[in-house]
Amino acid sequence: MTALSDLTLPHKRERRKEARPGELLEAALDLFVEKGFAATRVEEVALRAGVSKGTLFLYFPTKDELFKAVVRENLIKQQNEGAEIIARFEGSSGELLKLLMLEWWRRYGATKASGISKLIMSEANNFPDLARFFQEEVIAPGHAMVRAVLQRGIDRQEFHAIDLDLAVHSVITPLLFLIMWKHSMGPCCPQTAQIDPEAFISQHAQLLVRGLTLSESP
Amino acid sequence: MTALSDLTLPHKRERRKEARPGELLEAALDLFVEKGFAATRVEEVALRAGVSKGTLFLYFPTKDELFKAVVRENLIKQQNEGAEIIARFEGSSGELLKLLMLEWWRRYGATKASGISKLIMSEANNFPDLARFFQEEVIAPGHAMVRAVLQRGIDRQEFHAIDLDLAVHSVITPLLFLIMWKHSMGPCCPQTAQIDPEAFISQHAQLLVRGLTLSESP
DNA sequence: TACATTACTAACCTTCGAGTCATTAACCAG
DNA sequence: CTGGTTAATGACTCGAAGGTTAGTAATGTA
Repeated sequence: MTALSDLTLPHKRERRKEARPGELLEAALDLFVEKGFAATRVEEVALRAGVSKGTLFLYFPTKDELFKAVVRENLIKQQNEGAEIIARFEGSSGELLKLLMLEWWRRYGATKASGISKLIMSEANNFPDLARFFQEEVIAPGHAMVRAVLQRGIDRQEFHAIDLDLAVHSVITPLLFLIMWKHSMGPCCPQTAQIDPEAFISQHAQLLVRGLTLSESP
Repeated sequence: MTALSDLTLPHKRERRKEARPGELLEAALDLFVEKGFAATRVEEVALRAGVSKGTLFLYFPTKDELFKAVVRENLIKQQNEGAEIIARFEGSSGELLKLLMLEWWRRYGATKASGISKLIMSEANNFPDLARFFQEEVIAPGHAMVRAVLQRGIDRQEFHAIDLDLAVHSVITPLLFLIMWKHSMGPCCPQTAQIDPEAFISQHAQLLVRGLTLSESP
């Protein structure tokens, strides 16, 4: 009961070892998406999760590792769902491609988590370690998935035997642009007309598939 | 001749009031493009320009004002050239649009200065003052220019009377994506195939103009 | 109630960067 | 050569943020 102890009144010190990591990851996702990696303060993350900064470092050794955990939690899990869709699908490769692109938007692009991709594009140059991590654990597998779908189309004699790497970019870049737009210019310039993402993706996929498909009866 | 004075050997203290601002702006452009706004240290800018940090603050009151000066020096000047092209041009609006897009790439997109646009897209959320400045002094006039060209096409009965705001975005977004790509994923992921910007712009402009043009003989 | 364990905290350390200012030296006028 | 003006410097302050740690309190066990 010293004079000092009077200064630390709200001592709601709870012990919830199981729940902490998840709560910290959620707070970190929010703030990373909102402010970027460099501009997010680990103490803010901790406070939003309802703990002190010291507690955060109890669960994640560095800010970098916190970020990597956020990526693993939100992106890599979701990629596996994509792989399952591909494995189960039975229809034409064109339909599969369109389905994948739209599902990708609904499950990822339209969610908060897509801010991570914007963040990486924005800060790749300043955090080469994180960029390499993202390249290896997210981009490369993602490319491989799209590539596999295209290869499927070629193997089944639905698609032209085009250059796969170029085609992968034709699929991916408009999706990435939508994300970039949504997370940078969107919030900043409300007066500019907003794009309807699903309509745009649908039309773009249509164009792509038509360009890829072997002409049966021209 | 104290012992201390030995530590400060290269005392080439030159007085060049006229040349400093330009040299500082050039150094600032380099570093802002290379590392982003937040990650660039004003002292680095000063050293690259061959002066001390104190000298930089002699010419630019804050880091923000330094950035604004860089934008004025490199973007706004160049926009005026675009306005002159429009004023002088005598051919069809479709040709004018394609010319503008290609010239925009050659004079801006392909240069170092285009990194400023990437920087703004990346850091807009963290520096609302700079984002608003950029919106008002660069984006709005740019949109107006494109809009004017499209309006010219409509007035001369070359183009459909489409929604101008949407069409402006159809013109601008691929160009912005090229810049984003060049300054973020480009340097980071050398293994991915590089896009040929001029070929891409040329083809995209072709598609756009065909979509815009009133059909004479279908 | 007494004690051991440990999740948690708050104060602390260190580094770094924007902006300031007293001092210094280059240049010019007479 | 001399003295006044001012461009330029670099050491300084102030605050912010990543990471550390000694100590505290919540919990389980007996």
